[in-house]
Amino acid sequence: MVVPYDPDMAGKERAAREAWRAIFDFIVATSAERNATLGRAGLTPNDVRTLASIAPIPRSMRSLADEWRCDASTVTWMVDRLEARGLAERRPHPSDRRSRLVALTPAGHKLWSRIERAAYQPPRGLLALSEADLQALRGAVMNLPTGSGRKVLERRKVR
Amino acid sequence: MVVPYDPDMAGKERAAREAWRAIFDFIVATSAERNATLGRAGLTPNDVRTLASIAPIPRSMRSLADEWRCDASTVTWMVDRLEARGLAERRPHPSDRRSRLVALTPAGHKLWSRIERAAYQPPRGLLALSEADLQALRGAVMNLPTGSGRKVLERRKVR
DNA sequence: CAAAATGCTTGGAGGACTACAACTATCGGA
DNA sequence: TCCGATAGTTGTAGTCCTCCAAGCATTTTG
Repeated sequence: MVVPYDPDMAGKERAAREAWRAIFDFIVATSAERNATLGRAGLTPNDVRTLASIAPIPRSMRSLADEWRCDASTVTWMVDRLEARGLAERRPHPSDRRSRLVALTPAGHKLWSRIERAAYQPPRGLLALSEADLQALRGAVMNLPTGSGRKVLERRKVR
Repeated sequence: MVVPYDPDMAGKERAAREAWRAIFDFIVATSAERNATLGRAGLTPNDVRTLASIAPIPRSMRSLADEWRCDASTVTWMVDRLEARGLAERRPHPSDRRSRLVALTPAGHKLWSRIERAAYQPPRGLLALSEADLQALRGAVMNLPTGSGRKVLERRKVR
């Protein structure tokens, strides 16, 4: 099998790498501030993650534990926090009485919509790209497997 | 003052918003896996942040506390962790004997270069963009003020 | 030089996770 | 119907931060 030589490839990979790094650094650099803002609103990062997970549609505890790959008791703890603040509530599952559906309360929906607006605010400089570029960018990132070189550190002993 | 009507603007802002959301969601969705991988290597997210901060050049404890806006004793705690694992070390400050410079050890440099390679691996789909687009994207994100609507949640009481 | 400020560490306390084991209530299949 | 799996909770324990108060060494300031 012949690997075709593409003189553009090296430069392009480099460009992709640098662009991604810029994005990543931007997000990391602003995450502390973002978390601080949310913290001032009394929300931990985990609270926000939970809100995000149940905002589109009520979810069972089990499905949350699966998504986050954590123990079921951890989900109990996290949902308890939101419930104590009146942002989420447990509802009976329509067909399985063992299960509970976790849903946002009206207050939860209201808060989440505010958070979402704030969190997804793009950096203004993104408007420097053309609309076509932006759509291409979106398409490039969406629906992708992670591909984040997840094996690189794999063989490390935990000591 | 007249605000000029730009028929493209609405669509473009929308495109920027959606592209950014796709990127953000991608990073959030992969962050758990990233943290898990690092965790298997015995590193907490804070460990990684510390490594990143001192990798380019040794830093004083004070400058780290300022950057992270945390108590000085928190920095002591975080540097202690890395030092115990042989990844960082405290060195005397050349001109101020109160101060200490925190630097990576050779083992720390080695580990950091591996982490950096893994963490900054761009999603493969990014190669769908042209090199010019990628450079424009990088330029758009770099050197920007955060602009992340940080006032939206500001007036919330912490209770 | 004495006093105030600065850099850092230590001790103590508390919050936010996080998992494991044990237990209850249901569900589902043989 | 009986029994093994499943959903969720509670209790317990341990880690990772995080700050505050106090204290030491050194530097800077009046």
